[in-house]
Amino acid sequence: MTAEGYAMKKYRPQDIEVKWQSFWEKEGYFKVSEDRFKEKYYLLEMYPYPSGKIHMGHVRNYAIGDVVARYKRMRGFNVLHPMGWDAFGMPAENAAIENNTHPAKWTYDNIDYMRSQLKRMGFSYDWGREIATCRPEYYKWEQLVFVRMFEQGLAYKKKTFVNWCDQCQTVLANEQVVDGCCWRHTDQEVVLKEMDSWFLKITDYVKELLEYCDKLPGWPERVLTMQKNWIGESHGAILRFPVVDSDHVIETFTTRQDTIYGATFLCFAPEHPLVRELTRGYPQEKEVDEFVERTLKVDTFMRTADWTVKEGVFTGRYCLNPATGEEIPIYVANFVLYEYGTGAIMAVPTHDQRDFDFAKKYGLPLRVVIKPPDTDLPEDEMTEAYVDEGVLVNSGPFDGMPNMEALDSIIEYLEKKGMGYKTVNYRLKDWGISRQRYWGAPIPIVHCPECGEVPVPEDQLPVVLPLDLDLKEGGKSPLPFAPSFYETDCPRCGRPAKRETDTMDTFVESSWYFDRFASPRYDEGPFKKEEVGYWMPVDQYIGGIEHAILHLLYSRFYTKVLRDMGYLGIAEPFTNLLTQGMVCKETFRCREHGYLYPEEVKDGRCTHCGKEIEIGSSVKMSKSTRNVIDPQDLIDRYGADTVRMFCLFASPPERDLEWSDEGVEGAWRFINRVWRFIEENRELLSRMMPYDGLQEIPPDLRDIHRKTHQSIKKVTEDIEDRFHFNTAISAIMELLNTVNQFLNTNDEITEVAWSVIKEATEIMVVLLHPIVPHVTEELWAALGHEESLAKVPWPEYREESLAKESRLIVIQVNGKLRSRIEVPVSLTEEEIRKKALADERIQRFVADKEIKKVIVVRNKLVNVVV
RNA sequence: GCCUGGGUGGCGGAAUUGGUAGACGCAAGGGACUUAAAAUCCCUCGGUCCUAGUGGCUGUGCGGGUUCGAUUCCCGCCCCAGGCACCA
Repeated sequence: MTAEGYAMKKYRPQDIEVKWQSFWEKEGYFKVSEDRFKEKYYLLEMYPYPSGKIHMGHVRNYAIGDVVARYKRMRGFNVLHPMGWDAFGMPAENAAIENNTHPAKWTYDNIDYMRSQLKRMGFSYDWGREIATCRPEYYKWEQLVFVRMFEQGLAYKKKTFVNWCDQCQTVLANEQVVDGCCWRHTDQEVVLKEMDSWFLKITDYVKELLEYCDKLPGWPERVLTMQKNWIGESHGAILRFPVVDSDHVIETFTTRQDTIYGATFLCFAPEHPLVRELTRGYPQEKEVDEFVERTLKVDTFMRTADWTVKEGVFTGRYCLNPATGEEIPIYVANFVLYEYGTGAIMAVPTHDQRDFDFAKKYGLPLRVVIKPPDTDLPEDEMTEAYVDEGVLVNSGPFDGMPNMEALDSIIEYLEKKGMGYKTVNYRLKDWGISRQRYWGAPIPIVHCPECGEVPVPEDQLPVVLPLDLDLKEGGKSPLPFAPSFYETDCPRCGRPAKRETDTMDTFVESSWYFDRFASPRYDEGPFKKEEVGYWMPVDQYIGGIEHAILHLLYSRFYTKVLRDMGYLGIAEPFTNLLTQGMVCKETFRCREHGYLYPEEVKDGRCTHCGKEIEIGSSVKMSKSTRNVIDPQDLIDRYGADTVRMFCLFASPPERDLEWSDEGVEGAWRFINRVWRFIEENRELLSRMMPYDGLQEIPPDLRDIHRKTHQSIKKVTEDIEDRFHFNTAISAIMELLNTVNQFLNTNDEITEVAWSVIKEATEIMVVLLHPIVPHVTEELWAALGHEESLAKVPWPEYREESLAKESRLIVIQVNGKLRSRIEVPVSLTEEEIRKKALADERIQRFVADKEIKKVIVVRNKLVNVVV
């Protein structure tokens, strides 16, 4: 019992959080629709894969997003803040095998549980727009878009060498291969396999994708750099090498056409179709076949790793160097990539290190064609290739020309002779979307023996993924074994035909889900034009840096395709992008039991064997290193507000977040401090009117008032300009400290003082609301308000309230801090200079020395140079 | 090897435009309250030296430079993290 005679309420998050969550939901606060009279703001966080339960990475990502969503609402924006599920994918199949359940059941159960967890966190989503990509109502439209793309030639099938994982029994995109192994099974070496696959022609859009990298000022520079490098534009030329005793001409791509006179041999990639043709009937045929077969067994990564020995074999054939007319030998080499350029290279051993290594190994001739500026370069003394600039030699009409200038001249010369042309090459490859998996969206194509590949007509979509099938042995897809699925009639000729049994890469679903959120229930097309036109593009997208390339590049591509089909009126999906860092924690390791979960460690010892544990460095939280914290435990113990506050306070979003048990405790304590402060003074505070800044008040109260308005300014700018919630929270902590200090140091608190404190208190609660929405709603009510805090507008600071009549000036001598003086802000520079020089402590330092210079920075500092 | 970030107390971090280095929080130490503990509150808290002060020196990975003044800009180097991998 306090002096006022009522029981002080203790902060019990479990009681208040669920209460406010159901209040918001009941009132429909976060439901939105198009409103021409309000400015829209589309805030999106990357939707999760429903893996079972939410993890700290989700919590951090969504806490950041929720602050922005709630803040923008308080600022009067019409905020679209949706949530959904990236619901197709392999883990569902793996779990199905392990737990003897169906991927669909596993997925939907997980969605239900994770939705309840997200709701328990108090995130302000418009749940009425929830989507799950595994529902036919969603993938129906994806199939429709695929059909359109097929009709326009943007989706096509081709035979390719693909990365094959024996464990997944599926194809992996090149990007999904990590260290030569499957990115999901890091101990499974990926093998090359020839297979029919569906591709989307992202290369048709390569120029625009690259160009627009410079038109996305709201994206982090590093993400754009990574995308540019991934696209990999390079300017060069195609050069033609006619084969001796043959009609064939080999095309090679090079960026170094200036070195053409030094090309002394040519290399094919092992996959190149001409290899077989040119060697047929030649003595080298068998040896070449063996080499190709052997090399292709090794996957691309291993084959081309820099520590792999460069190997090759002579084909027995020769071609003509288009510049010199000389006959040069043709080789097949392991380091040449079929996927890049034309799959064949001209080799200039004197000016390319790889070619040099290869030439040395097989005793091939060297010819220097670029002379270094100050020295001669005899071929027989070279120990490495000369890759720098110089002047051309041994280059016919181009002798004496600086090599960089010759780039254009040489290609013009060869072009006239019909031996080549200038071109731009890209590293980006078409997007392979075929998956030999069950749990994905079926590719809507029918294979007819008469008509070939026929798209499923629009009125027959969706091709529903049958749920009454079970995975085959080893996790293989049941679709190719299910006549009920694949047996059909050709939509064109009506004869018996077979459905495509491949399903789509889940990156396809995530390439347009943000559009679908704008009209999630529309059933006459992928989206309703007015709705998607109102909401798109996403104003702020927030997600992990790990998606910097694939997901974001595919989404950009897909947006441009949908634009060209007339569905969208925009060129880019995400105006602003925030990439947040990872959540990290130290690892615990027992000599006997390996990595341990935090709960398996007690007093620095393993709970299984009592051995002392080793504490490893802090790395990304993951199941494999077991350094994970379950957010659910924290919610149960501290409540959602504390978890949110910790995630936001511990570090700025773009940096990695260092996990700390004590840090959570600190967030909990701060919320309790705010709670206690208001509870203890509730009686007085609730009946007091907040100070409005107009009437004259004593200086110590003016300090509190000023601090209040400084806090508004600081918190607003930190959220608005840079998402630095950690410093925003610090500012609010300082405000509370200021008020507490005042109460602790003054015995008698006047009415006016209480009204100034009331203002500070209300501002504190309002500023904290986007960060810790539940406790602030409760406190807002405790302060006597009847309307929900979620409906209160964001406060504006008063410029006049920030004004100070005096200012602290620091005085330096030779750049070293020596004294501080408080001066009225009205003082001129000259007056400040005089005051500074007159300062007693400064006098001591400059006493017998000559003053050379005095620098005055108004309202900041004086530096006396002696 | 290349590209991109980063390196600040015992720890997470702050210093936003070249102007008081270490805000705010955590941990630690001391004290108050308590029968006791928890909770809470108060004080100290980069290093070092002394005459103990509104003290001196030193200090933002290392070495230089520019500047009256550098965590911030420039050059060279070291270390850490992430991405890429013979790209012709």
